[in-house]
Amino acid sequence: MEKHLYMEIVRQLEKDILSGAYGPSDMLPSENTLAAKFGVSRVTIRKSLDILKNDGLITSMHGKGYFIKMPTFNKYHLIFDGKTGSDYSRFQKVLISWPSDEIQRALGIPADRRVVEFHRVLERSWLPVAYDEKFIPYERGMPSVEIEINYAEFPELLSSKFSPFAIKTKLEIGMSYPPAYVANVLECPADIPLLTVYRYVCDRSGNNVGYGRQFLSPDFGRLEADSDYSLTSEF
Amino acid sequence: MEKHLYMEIVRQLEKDILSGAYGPSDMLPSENTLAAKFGVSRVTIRKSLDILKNDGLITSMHGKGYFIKMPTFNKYHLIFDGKTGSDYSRFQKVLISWPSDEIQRALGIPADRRVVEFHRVLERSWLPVAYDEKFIPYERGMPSVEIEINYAEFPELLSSKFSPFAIKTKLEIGMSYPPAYVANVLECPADIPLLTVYRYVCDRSGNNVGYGRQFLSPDFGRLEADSDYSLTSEF
DNA sequence: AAGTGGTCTAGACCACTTC
DNA sequence: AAGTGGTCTAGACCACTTT
Repeated sequence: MEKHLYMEIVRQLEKDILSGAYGPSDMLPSENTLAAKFGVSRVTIRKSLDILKNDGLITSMHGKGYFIKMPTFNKYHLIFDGKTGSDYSRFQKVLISWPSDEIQRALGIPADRRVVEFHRVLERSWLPVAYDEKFIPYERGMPSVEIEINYAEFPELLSSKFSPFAIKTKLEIGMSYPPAYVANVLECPADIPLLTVYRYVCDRSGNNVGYGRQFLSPDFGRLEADSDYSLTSEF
Repeated sequence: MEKHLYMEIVRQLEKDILSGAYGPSDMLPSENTLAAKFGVSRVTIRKSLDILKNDGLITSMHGKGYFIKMPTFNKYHLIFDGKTGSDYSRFQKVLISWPSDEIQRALGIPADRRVVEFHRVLERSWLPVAYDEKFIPYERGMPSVEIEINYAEFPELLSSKFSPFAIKTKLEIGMSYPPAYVANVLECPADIPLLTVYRYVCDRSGNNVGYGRQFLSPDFGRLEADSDYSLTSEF
């Protein structure tokens, strides 16, 4: 037995929908009908329907009614925080350098604008599983790298400069040949491509303010993503 | 100017939060305070706060108040429908076969349980970019493959058997060496690993009822995922 | 005109937290 | 005890869709 009326109703409707009692794209009873049926106010029914709507089980159309929504199965949730799959991360080096073509494109900067590079090695059980590189445009008056080393996470690196809410990130997943120094550290041959995760950090205007590359060794394993279609398990 | 009061309030609070007016993990004014300030009922304020909560900008704690929530940047949205990155898909072959070790594990079936394989090639501008394989346990009385060929999508393949709501899918992204027939079709060398997407389809009890593998050629490009942190653009 | 969802109000009561 | 969010009600009015 649920504690709250609206949750009781959510569970009941959910059950009906999942059992297939309503065919795909069928219409549900109206708010007033449901309110009468469950003996609650219309407000409570709306709260229940809102939850089902957020969960993606139904949609509503103004003036028409509520309809069963077919799940799509093409949206996935991926967790990736730059440390995923590792239990220890060790700084390799930090340097200020001239940007390669790739970095110039990724950050949208000219060739004569220097960048700060942060290199890190991720390990799992003392085994190197990934090599992580971050690049941000260098500016005079940047906090000393010695300080940053101790904290440095990607968006956090930037949040001294940008409000963390003003930042968006994008991932790209592909394969690429590791540079020699990466192959060395990961103990992989340099002529076999590695699973590679690219991260772009943008401000809200769309300017790229940070770029990251992470080479995953075969030992890393696979990235996992779950279908975004989930039932109301909580509250 | 927004049309509705609650949206007006969402925008205002959003602006305050994004501009950094409230420090991280600061407390917002109480519902009653906000209701008085905006001159609306408490119900309306709650609706606005609910939206911000769903957007991940704030959390609420019973008896305490509403608090600013720092964005995490480790959750991403990935769109993958099995056709992503291609504009044309062509059936290669359909067959009933004995499962390999990999397939047996993935589907949780014994070696003497046959499976149906669906092979497909995805093309973009007449260039093969991916090779897609799906495996589902074979059963007597299965709809004739000739029929299925025309529709076959992955979850759709199964929805004749399971209520579409009773299905969950999981993705894994890794790399693997393509079998010879895949390398052939994709015109790739067989001794260089390819970006590979694995898909598991499970029923709600956790039993695997379908398994898929998709080999992506270098021409495919990269998979893209966006940080899950988004502002209220709609409702 | 009648039925549907969408917005909004005013007020009651409860549960939790703080002082 | 006072303040906070959480649940719930009854009823008004509006906008959209169907007949």
